[in-house]
Amino acid sequence: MAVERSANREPRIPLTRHRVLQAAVGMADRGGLPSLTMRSLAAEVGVEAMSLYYHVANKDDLLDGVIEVVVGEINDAVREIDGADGEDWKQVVRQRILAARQVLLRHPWAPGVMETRTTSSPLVMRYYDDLLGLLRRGGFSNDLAHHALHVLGSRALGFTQELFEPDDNGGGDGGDGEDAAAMVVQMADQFPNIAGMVMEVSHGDPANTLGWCDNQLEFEFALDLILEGLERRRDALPTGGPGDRASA
Amino acid sequence: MAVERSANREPRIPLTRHRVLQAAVGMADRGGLPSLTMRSLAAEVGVEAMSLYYHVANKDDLLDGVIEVVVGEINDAVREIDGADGEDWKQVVRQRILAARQVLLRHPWAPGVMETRTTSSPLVMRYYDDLLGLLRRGGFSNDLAHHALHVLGSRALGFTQELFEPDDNGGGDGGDGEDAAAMVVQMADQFPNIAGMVMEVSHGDPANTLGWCDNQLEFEFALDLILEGLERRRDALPTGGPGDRASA
DNA sequence: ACCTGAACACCGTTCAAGT
DNA sequence: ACCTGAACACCGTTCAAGT
Repeated sequence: MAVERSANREPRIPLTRHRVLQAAVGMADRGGLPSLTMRSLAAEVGVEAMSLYYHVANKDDLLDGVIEVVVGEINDAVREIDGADGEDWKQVVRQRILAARQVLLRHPWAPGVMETRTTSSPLVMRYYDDLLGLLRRGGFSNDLAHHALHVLGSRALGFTQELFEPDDNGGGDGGDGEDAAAMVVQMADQFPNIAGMVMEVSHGDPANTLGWCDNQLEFEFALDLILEGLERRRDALPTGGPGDRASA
Repeated sequence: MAVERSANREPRIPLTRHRVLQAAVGMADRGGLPSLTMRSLAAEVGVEAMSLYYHVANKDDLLDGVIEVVVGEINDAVREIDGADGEDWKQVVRQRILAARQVLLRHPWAPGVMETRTTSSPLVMRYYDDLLGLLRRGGFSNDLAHHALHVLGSRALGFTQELFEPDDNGGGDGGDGEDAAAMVVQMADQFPNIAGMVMEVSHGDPANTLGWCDNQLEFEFALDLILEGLERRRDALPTGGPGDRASA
């Protein structure tokens, strides 16, 4: 019987652009963005590094494609929400953005590389066009909807930069396994407001909160605040803003 | 008379960490972040690449230091505003954030590297502690002020990710020097909401607006919306929120 | 104390060449 | 059409060595 050569790497499927991108997303998910190099990706799909250049123009193109995959997932996750029977624009937008966020929590490296992309892909355009449609049907003028996109910014796609990562504290010097409360007291003279806030928000036990916040709760707090502010502005202006067709 | 050796590179000053960081900031300002390599930075200060490692632990440490310089500039720019006689917290916070933004407009590469830093420096802590103090004196509870920091996010330091860079459009394929209006019409079927918005917001002449927005105006619109939303929440809660000391 | 030369392991990428 | 080997120009970084 004929032997399948190198049975562990299944060289049957002839490697397509789509498979390259899928593998790249998987690598970044598991090993982080720095682990995604042309050479390591090639090894992952069982090929030499230079073979990738047949399916991908260069690394920039690879990253574009990888973002395309992620935004595709977002669009898929978001599409179901659009068809709901609810009429309130605020609820629909809220649900969509929270759904997008769920996707990005599976690809925590994606926001960082999204921000480096210059070319806006058709899928991103699709996402924003749909969002814009929701705002328009919700009674927003084009002018205000345009502002809304800017206010939401990256939050529209489901992510925000975290304030502090649960990684390091900027306060003390020696505290490795020490008592967190002692550290807060120690930095109370340098940063009294922060120390006081941590002490109070963490209900007197800073060990639970220091360097860590409930990101989901904070994300929703911010999102609701912004949506409420947008609604107030929509209701303030009847239809069109001032200075609409003033200049040529 | 004794000859100063290699007069163009003034090797008099023996090169300090501070000078290295200053040179690094200057390089990034002029040539962008990719131009800032250990080798090119060394050449800039008139030294071999390996000499930098005497003043800087590694490139990560260099980037930390470079951010330290930028945040130092922000703190300097912001300090003047604190001492004003105005009492309105919203005005003071607004002025501070807009001043921080002015600094970052001179270092457009800085936000990108800030987001990659994990360790929060004392200067960033200083900035947030001062901001927190302003909120507290403005009548915010610690809990709400904590939320406020999250809502503001990176905007507190004066920057937001831009929605679209004036770089590329995701719509057409062939339009290089073509009429912008024709391009909008062309993509009207794929992205009708975007096309309609661009047409209207640009007052019928999309050539002026396509791929470009007034970032200063959008930044202030978002900032004002957020500050207004925060104020409404401050006025809604008397002092402390519900569920304050419930759990152990 | 401050700087250097040579070397290492790693990138992305080109190009002519294989099947 | 799809893949490869060898090579290039560039990284950050180490280490023993110079003054």
